[in-house]
This record gives sequence, structure tokens and C-alpha cells, in this order.
Amino acid sequence: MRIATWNVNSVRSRLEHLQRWLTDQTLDIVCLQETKVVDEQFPLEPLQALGYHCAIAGQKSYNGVAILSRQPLADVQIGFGAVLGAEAVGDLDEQKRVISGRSGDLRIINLYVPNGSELGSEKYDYKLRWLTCLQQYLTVLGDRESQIHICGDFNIALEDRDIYDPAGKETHIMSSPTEREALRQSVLSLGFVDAFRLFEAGADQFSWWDYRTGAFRRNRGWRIDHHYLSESAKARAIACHIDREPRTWEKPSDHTPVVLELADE
Amino acid sequence: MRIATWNVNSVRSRLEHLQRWLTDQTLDIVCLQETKVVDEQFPLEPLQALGYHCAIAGQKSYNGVAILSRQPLADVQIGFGAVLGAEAVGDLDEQKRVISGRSGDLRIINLYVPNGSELGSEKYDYKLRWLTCLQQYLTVLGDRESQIHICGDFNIALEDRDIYDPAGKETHIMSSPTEREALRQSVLSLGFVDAFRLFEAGADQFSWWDYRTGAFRRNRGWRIDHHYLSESAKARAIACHIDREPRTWEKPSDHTPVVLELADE
DNA sequence: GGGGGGTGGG
DNA sequence: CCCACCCCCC
Repeated sequence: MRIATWNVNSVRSRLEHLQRWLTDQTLDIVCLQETKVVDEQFPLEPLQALGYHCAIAGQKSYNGVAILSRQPLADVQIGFGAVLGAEAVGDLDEQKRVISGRSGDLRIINLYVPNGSELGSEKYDYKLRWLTCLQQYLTVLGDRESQIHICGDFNIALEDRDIYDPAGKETHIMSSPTEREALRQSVLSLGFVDAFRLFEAGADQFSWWDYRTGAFRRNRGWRIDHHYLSESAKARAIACHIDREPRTWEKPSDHTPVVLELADE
Repeated sequence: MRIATWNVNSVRSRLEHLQRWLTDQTLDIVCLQETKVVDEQFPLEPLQALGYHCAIAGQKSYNGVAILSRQPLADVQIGFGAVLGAEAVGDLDEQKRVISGRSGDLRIINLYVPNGSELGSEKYDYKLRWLTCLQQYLTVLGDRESQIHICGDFNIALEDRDIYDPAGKETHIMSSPTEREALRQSVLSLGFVDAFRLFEAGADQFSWWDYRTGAFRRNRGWRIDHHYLSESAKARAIACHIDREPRTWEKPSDHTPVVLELADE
């Protein structure tokens, strides 16, 4: 099966790209971030017409996540609170950044990690608190289920080879040692592995390029969109690649899709 | 020579349409309204690249007029004040709605008449005052020059055959008897003739269709974009037609161009 | 630079 | 519906 993650930067303004890409490709599951639309206005019909079921968790203007799937997902859960309880989660579910569902024996978790704005800012603090909560969330789910796949826009580049020009980026949002450590702690320490790095060792492989200053043309990008696999899911991994093409289209998202292939069971 | 009038509803968002239309057509002079851009940001280069000189009178956000011409225009004048004096004009030159220039012996006057919003409103009063001033302006110019061509968006349909469904539109902005009379008084009473009606007698010939409620598809339009000719210029008139095609393009202006053909002298 | 939102204008 | 503007966010 093929699973994609794509931060579409508004599912409504990217609907034609999404339709085109889903028609060109053969995807089983597509995890979207930054849908930026309330559920009532999510473009269900055109995506159903392409053969997808939609599990959606949207909000107005910002954030919003969705999972498209050829087969309906079981046990769809929205937010950390669905697993940890609303009290434990506090303000971290106010923004729609977490949606999860099960496809056969595989638990799919789709995340849109907060950007964090600037080191030391209030938003940065929110990002770190959010990642701490993510660890609890994954710990609980990991105790319950064996095959787990996590993907999304992590807004963190794990290593220097994941950034176009890493020198001096220790104080940059998305590449600070503190953020990297928080992501390792929240995800990698639980045994999940970065699926892309099972197959690709090189640098200059990016999934996001700023709209400004011709970053895509100059390939000044970041690999911040990831797939993670639990030990048992990792055994099924066949390939993981970045599809740069949608980023070349007219009025693209600033992110491009990352596709993971898993062996059928 | 061929002269067009086109309310482009923002010259920047309509630049591709304008380039396409100017490439398809052979125009000598193109009068634009609602350019909605300050002079410093007017897209001079792409229009010069198509072989046009530009006389521009813009403002931020609203209004704005321009004349594109294959040959540079002589004696370009902006506003009523250039002819009547600033004192006589008061607040009527604050909005950029008037630009004029001479091409050979022909005086070209490009106008964007105020819309007027609603009958009885402050904007309506401004429209009527503006039209009174227009009469003075044209009277002075008519005393000075013989061959005069006036065009633009008049925001008034002169006759019932110029509206898609005239019944009950006496209290509608753009078709009230008061506005029609004001336009007759300001322009027609000075001897200028509606060039389109020299050639076309029929109804259902429109130059503007509201963006809302599928007005274009249903041809619920208005003929509010006009060419007027002085007696001596009228002698040169060969044809006048509405080019509906640009209104069929993607993201069109709500107006479509009206083209006048004059015999070369 | 390109999404979202809102308001004001037509 | 589709401009413009402003502000917020990435």
C-alpha cells in the first residue's frame, strides 16, 4: 500500500492540484495538513468522486488535518484528548492538528506539529508542550497497537542533512537542538524510525521550500514532512520518496508530498 | 483607426487578459478604466513591450484611467481641472476618472463616470455633480477642438434597449430617468452621438454583466460602456461593436471591450 | 509570497 | 462574485 503525507496549505485553494495528483498516482491513504477549512466546507464530494473516504478535523483559517483513504478507516480519533482525556490535554487540542484512524492492522496517525514562530516565543513554548503531549499520546497508542504509522508536517528538520544550508541554523526555528531533541524524545525514543532514512542517505532531499526568495528554484529547502514507523510496521517498508512535481505546478503549496510504500500483509 | 474602451477592473489582475486581447486585436488606442493602481505600480513595461505608449492617471484601490496608444498622444490632460481650473472643479478631481490626449486632429477623452451606489445617496449626488461638471468640460473642449471622441464607462444605460430587463428599473442606479437625462444633457445635448447606435439598433447588446447570479451566462447585462463622437468625428465612423470574448475568459473583468472604427483621414 | 480572515466597493 | 485594502501566519 502507498501512503502519502502532504501539507496542502488550504485544501480549497489546492483542490485542483490534489485532484490532479491523486489521479496521476495510486495512493491508498493520503494524510493532509493545513486544510484551513471547517468541516462543513471541506470539499468532500470531489474527493469522494475520486474514490476516497475522508476523515476530517478542520478549523477556520488555520491548521486542520484530514485522512483520505480508499477503504473507510476504523476507529477515527481526533485530537490528543481522544486518547489522553480532555483534562490531560488542556489547550493543546484547541488547534486541529491530530487525526488518526486504523486501516486493517495499521494505525495511521496524521500530525501537524506547531511551527513555533521564533525561539523563545509563546508559540515556541506551545510547540514544545505539544511535543511533550505527543510523546504521551504515542506511548498510550504504542501500548495498545503494534503496527503504527505516523506522518505529517513536523516543522522540524531532524538532522543537518535535512536542511539546505545548515550552518548557523542552531537558533533557527525548525532546526534548533532543543526542537530536534524534543522530536527525538517524543517519537524516536519510543522506537519509531524515520522511514525516509531507511532508503535515502543523501542530503538535499527536501519537502518544503519557502515561497519567498525563489527558494524552490534554488533548492533551498527543508525536509520537515516525515513518515515514522513502529518496529512491526517497519518490517513492511518498501520505499519512501519525495515527489517534487506538485511543487513545480502553478500556485503550488509550499510543501510537496512524501510517499511511503508498505508491503501488503 | 481602431479605438477601444474597456473597464478592466484592475489592470494588474487583468494584465494577462489585456496582453492576450491586444495581441489578438489590432488596436490603435485603448482607453482603460478602473485601473486601480497608483502610477508607480502601473504595468508600463509589459504594455510598452506590446508597442503601446501609456498615459496614466491612477490612484490606490479605486478608479484610475489610462490611455494606451501606438503613437504617443499630444497634450495629455488629467482631470476636469486641467481644462476648467482646480477652483471650478472642487472635489470632483480627487478621484482619478478623467484623462484626455490628442492623436493627430482627434481629441480622445477617456472617462470613468461614478457609479452612484443608490438613488438619493451621497454618492448619487456626487455622480450628478460630476456629470454637470462634465458638461462644462466638454463645452470648453468642444469650443477649442473639432474632432472629439469620448469614451469610457458611463455607468448609465441610455435607453431601455440597453438593459436586459428594463421593466421597473426607473429606480435602479444606472437607469433612472434622472441619470439618463443628466447624461443626455452633459454629452448628447452638446452634439455628441452614441457611436454604437449609428450601426446597431437592436436590444440585448451589452458591455457589462454583474459578477453575481450568473448574469453573463443568462445575458442579463447592461450597455454602459460607450463611444461618443462630435459631428466632424462622426463623419469618420465606420463601425462600432462589442467584443464579448474577453468576458468568457477565466477570471474576467465584469466589463468587456467596445471597439470603434474610424476612417483614416 | 501566498494562504486565511475581515471590511468596503461595484 | 471579484476587486481592493488591512491584519495574521508560515
